[in-house]
Amino acid sequence: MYTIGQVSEMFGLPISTLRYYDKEGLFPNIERISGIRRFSDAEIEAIHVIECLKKSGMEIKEIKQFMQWCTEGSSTYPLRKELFENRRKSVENEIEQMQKTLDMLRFKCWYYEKAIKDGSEENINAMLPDQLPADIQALYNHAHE
Amino acid sequence: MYTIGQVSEMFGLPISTLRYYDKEGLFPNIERISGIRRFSDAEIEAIHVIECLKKSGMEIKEIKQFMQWCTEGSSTYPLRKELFENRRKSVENEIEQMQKTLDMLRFKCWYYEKAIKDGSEENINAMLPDQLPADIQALYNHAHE
DNA sequence: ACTTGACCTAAAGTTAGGTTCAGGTATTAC
DNA sequence: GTAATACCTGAACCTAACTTTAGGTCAAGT
Repeated sequence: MYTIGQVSEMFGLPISTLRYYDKEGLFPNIERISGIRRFSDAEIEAIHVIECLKKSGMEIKEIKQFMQWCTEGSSTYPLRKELFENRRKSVENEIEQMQKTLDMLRFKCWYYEKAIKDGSEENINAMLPDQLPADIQALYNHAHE
Repeated sequence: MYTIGQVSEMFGLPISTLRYYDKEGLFPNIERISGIRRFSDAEIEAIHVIECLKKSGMEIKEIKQFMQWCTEGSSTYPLRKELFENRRKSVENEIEQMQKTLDMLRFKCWYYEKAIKDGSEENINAMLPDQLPADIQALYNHAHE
């Protein structure tokens, strides 16, 4: 069992954020002793899940819905499973998008390295859009798809 | 040369967003004919870069700074190169974080699949935190690092 | 002439996800 | 007994990145 201050330390989250999450209904079963929140292992795991779902792009309201399902027993297992499967697909997709972004950044790193060597962008721009060295062309194409 | 409406179509960005970018200084050299914006190839490539830098987590103000450097000639090549190298590192890092998120999601997919089969979470919770099947344990550990 | 459609501006409004503030309680340390 | 700490609340505030609104220009078609 932990106080809000201890949990704040554990996760590096401000106390105000934890209280905000509670206010938004993300800890529906949290225990209180004379008004003071006691975070149990269930809430600790909930915070891991909250962080995960947030990074996956979910909004607080939707996360609240999930936490609600968790209090409703085994009948909501299929709903919860579906939620995680959708999130998984969404994150897999997002990682693919990030790879495109990364290829654009790698292309631009090459671009400016060469521009510095050449003293100008002229040579490079003469190679655009399809006369770049093969490996760089692949980055450029991927980024501009 | 394109009108704002054509560019909006090309990128799937609202016209209001393009005007907002212009107001924020993201197209420092855009041509206007009797008040109407003409987007040249330079602005088209700028939008590709803006999208990329936004996805990399940069703020509009910082992107404006970069666009400013682009108008200042070859003396700013090193600054621009450094910016892209920092962005590349940052995105590489972010992708690693996303892999952790993904492993949590994969773990939870397994969790609910098994909970549905078993009819309850009891069996699973008895395996936590370190008696899970090896492949699942790896996901769990990665996600809870 | 007049209506339609695509463009323009400045300024106000919106949203999510917090953060800060003002004022209060409860426990422990001296 | 009083002072420091750690907790509490509701309400106001904040920020980035847009979006909407209200009012206006201008060219082409009928």
